[in-house]
Amino acid sequence: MAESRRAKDALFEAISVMGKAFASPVRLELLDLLAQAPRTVDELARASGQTNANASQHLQALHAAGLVTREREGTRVRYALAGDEALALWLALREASAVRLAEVERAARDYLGEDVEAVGRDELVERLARGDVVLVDVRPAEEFAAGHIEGARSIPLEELERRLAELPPDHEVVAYSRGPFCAYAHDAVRRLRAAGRNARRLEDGWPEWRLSHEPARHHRAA
Amino acid sequence: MAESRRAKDALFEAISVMGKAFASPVRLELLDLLAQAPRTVDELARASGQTNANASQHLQALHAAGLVTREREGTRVRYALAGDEALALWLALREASAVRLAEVERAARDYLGEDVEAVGRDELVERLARGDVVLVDVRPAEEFAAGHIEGARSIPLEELERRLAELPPDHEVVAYSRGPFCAYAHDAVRRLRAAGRNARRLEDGWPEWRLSHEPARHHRAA
DNA sequence: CAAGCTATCAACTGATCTATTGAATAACAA
DNA sequence: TTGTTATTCAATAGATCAGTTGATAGCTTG
Repeated sequence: MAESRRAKDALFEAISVMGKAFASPVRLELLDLLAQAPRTVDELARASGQTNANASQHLQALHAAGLVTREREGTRVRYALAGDEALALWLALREASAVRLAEVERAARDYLGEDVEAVGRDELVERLARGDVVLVDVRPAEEFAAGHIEGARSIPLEELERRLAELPPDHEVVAYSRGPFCAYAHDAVRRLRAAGRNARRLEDGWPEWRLSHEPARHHRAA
Repeated sequence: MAESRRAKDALFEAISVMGKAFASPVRLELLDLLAQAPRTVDELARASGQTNANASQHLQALHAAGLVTREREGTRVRYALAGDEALALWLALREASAVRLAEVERAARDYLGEDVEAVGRDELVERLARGDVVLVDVRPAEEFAAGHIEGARSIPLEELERRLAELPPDHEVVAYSRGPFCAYAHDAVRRLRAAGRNARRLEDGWPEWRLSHEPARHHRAA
């Protein structure tokens, strides 16, 4: 009986190793970045505003927790999410926290600014089939290269105004980015509307799309 | 830009409040117990081998993280999982850790003892429809009362040998319990086989079954 | 209201976690 | 080889967390 208690404790102890990985906001941001595309330590540190040493340490913690894989590429090291379980877990945590914690909702609104109208996945699929809309991926080009929704064209946010002419004026534009909490898509829609276009954002982003088995193309990062 | 960084930090900070809840083995065990049925602080403390004060503190942490609800019942307080998101999250963490962390797999084998043959959900549904098997819920009676697979009969593990006569000898017996890491079902199958019965365990338990929308009945705990 | 039980609070100790700093290592190129 | 860059290591100080203990508050019952 005491034996059984010890074995059970060991089991929960082992599971908590992965649980601890989700206890730091810095690690969550790293996971969120990796959900888009594999990246090197340096890129991750820059994108998350951390020192290289600190990012490296957190990445090692994520690695020990089995959530990321590590691959040497010459002088640099590229980290990537470890399988769909890791992605699913991060998305589930984000979703649950948005539903159950008012503070998350508030912080999200604060970060995203005024809400813009969204399109559901099903509606998008249907209208894409009809050739009714233009789908635009407004993430950085490398993330598009690492994987994107089939039929989307890549126009990174900072090139949006410059490349407006590429978008047929008689079609509605649907913009998507990293996920429901990514400011890029919101921003893109606001700017498209300011330019007189009819635009909405996809309700969530590339990782959610990929995970729900929608048709998608996979490339290696450039 | 600095403004945006601050807002983004606040967002990840808020999400990490929920993430921190998964960082302690004690809290994970409490979540696992609550996945079966709502319980009072005292029951949870006893079942997890913690002092009341410590269990109470961890439950408050889970409450602050939005993972459990709290309800006063006279002199006691009953905690319950907060919605399916909390359950889904715990199951996803357990699943991911079992897949990605060798140590979890090892600890699980150690706790469960020799592996016993399992039946998948689909096969069980099919054979239940044919009336081909007897489905037995070997969890404590209160957990059965709080919810169980439709068509199952409740025979708590410690009454198993005493009530063997209730099981038709010409049918295969399928036992299920709290989940894939619960020793009850394993133990039950081993004991049934020792008694000369043809028995297997369901590959996972009641919470997984309920979450995957299989037919189920819901009662309040006794 | 007094007794008895359940749950929570408050304070404290030891342990663990985080971010920073500066040094060390690994791969590569000249 | 030497220099260069990316990553990791080691040491540290401050912050946060975990579990214990003893006291307190809330509800129910006599």
